[in-house]
Amino acid sequence: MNRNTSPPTLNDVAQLAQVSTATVSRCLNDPGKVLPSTRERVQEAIASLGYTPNFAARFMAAKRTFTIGAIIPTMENAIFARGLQAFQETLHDRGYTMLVASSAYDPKVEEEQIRTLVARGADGILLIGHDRDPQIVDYLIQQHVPAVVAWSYDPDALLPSVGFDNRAAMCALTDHVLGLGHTRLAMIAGVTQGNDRARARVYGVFDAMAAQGLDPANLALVEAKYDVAEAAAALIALMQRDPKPSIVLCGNDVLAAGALQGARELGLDVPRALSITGFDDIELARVAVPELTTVHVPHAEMGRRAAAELIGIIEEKRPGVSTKLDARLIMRASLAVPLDHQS
Amino acid sequence: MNRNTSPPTLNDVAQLAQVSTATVSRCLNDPGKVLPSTRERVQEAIASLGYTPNFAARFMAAKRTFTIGAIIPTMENAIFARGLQAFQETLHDRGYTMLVASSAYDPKVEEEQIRTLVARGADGILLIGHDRDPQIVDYLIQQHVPAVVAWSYDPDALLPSVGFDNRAAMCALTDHVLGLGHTRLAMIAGVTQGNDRARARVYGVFDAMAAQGLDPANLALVEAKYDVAEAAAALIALMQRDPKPSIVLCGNDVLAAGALQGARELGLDVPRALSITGFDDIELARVAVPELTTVHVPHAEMGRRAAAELIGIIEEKRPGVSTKLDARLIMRASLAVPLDHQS
DNA sequence: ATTCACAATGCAAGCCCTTACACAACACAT
DNA sequence: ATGTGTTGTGTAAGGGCTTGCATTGTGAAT
Repeated sequence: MNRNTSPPTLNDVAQLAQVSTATVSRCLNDPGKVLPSTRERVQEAIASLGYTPNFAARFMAAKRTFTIGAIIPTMENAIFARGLQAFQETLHDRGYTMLVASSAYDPKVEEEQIRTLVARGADGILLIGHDRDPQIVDYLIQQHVPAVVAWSYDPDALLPSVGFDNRAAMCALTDHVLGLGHTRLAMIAGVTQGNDRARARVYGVFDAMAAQGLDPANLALVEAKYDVAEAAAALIALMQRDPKPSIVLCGNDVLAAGALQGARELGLDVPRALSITGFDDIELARVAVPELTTVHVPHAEMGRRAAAELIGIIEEKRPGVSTKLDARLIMRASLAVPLDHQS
Repeated sequence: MNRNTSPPTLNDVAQLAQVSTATVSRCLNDPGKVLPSTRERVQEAIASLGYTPNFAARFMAAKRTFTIGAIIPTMENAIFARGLQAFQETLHDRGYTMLVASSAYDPKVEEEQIRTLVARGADGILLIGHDRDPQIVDYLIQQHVPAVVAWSYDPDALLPSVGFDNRAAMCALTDHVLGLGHTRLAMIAGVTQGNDRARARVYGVFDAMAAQGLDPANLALVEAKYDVAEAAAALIALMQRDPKPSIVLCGNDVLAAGALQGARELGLDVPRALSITGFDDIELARVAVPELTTVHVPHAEMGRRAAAELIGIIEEKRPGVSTKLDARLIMRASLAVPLDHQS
């Protein structure tokens, strides 16, 4: 049948359908402008040739790709999964394709990914968090590529964001913890370097302590990479301290799962002997034993809104607007009244 | 400074550096062919203009993108994460960029993603598993886009694969289970429709049973979507059956975590009253309580090898070769000798 | 009949690169 | 001095598509 070695082009279709390439193009991009009878003929030609438009050529001519890039810090765990899924679905419904890249929490890599995505003609980019070299933000602006930040809300940042207030949420959780009677607080935070969310969560704890008249300096604070084993080790280290913490607040659910594992190794009964809390409310939070008290993040909604916002900016050529979502406390079994307060 | 509204082009660079566009292009793609003095001048121009080559134009002219697409069934959990990470790292080291798309376990979506990736000029594609419409494989072949299958090994398939023998691995696990004295086996399998890995794992159980003279029809088999809650429900349903299973083999670790949750709801002591096993050995397997006995899959190596193979096919224009890796049993706490066998 | 508006289609320029080929300059061997 | 090979650079031809503008054909209004 098909003796050509190279894929069919618009031209081939045009010839087969006895129309000009312009008409074929219009059939593809704006079918309303073509007579139904013509359209039909063209579609047959397309089908019989198995024609697929060449993306690069399309991009060159139209300067649009209907592609949106998303750069997430990691694919290693589910934090971004659900949100990204929602992001992608919304994009898909609106006719866009999502391209994902992971930066492995490395700013250099992220920058490279941004440039790659821009060079590839991404119509817009989704970024996580606000912490990055201003120069790369300038680059984005100069290149007229809209970008939206998710997982972090900051109305004052250069880039519009769709997210929640990490600091306030963590403050609320801590406040609740303090209300339960805990006084010896510890925290396993995510790496705060280059991660505004991790940092905000630490400040949230400080805020709550300060508000209750406690000295934030008394928080037993350690950082751990995004890794179960490391968090387990961190917890064990934390329990050597004097005074022994009655609660360990974790920067996210993965760290909390690790902390739980550490507690198990020490033979500690959670939450009786030690309370542990997480953040994010990923599936893991309910798989953990005991189930994690955590902060629920509206992943799906965040993804959806971010997509809608990005498309809005692209299509209406308007400046972006930041949206603040709510995160709420989820009470589960890993948090309880401290031992010395039960008497 | 920069009053143009549109990004700088090769031409702009050429003019600034007082050379032809060909020379600039060569500076970018084959610097050795250009006099060092000229090269320097060009690089200055590039830097001062903030020039980024236009990807689409490049692709059109060179017909190469140094991009490789990966289509995975889901990003919702970590099964593919580690492998993908390794895949991407290897690609990166060799100068390629990875594009990821998720098919949500939907063949239609996968097909769409494949076409999108091809249209975008992916130099190669990574696919998961062999189960798909042969037509789309033909399409790939016809379009001369190399593809490699991972997570599943099948030397007879049209596409070369890098993976392990799901069936044999599950058979080995089951064989061990039977050796422990279990006789009342149940299985929560992943959805087998359109998923050769899930299917192979079921057959693996059958194989082991048959080899020991048991009738595979006695396996209490249910399928569950990739979801903790669903697996929990499945386990509860399974425990209503008569005879009550003494072990539930799960198609993967996520299902096993769900099964564990179900058992907890029933107040069953795992592994004393019921053994549960997983498959994949993702992080979750060690976070679960009790830790999961499972099959370790060489995720990272699989990713690395798949990348190397794909690049090999692309660059050496040779046919692909399938590689079989080993999966091995990991004994942890969730599997024990059955109660009625301990006396 | 003639004019006009508008719908459908065609023509061809342009998008930004890469690369085959041509050319010029030079070093070296003859 | 002539010829040969090498090296560095320039010229210009695509590559597949979109789209502004020109052209044709149609029905309605005059």
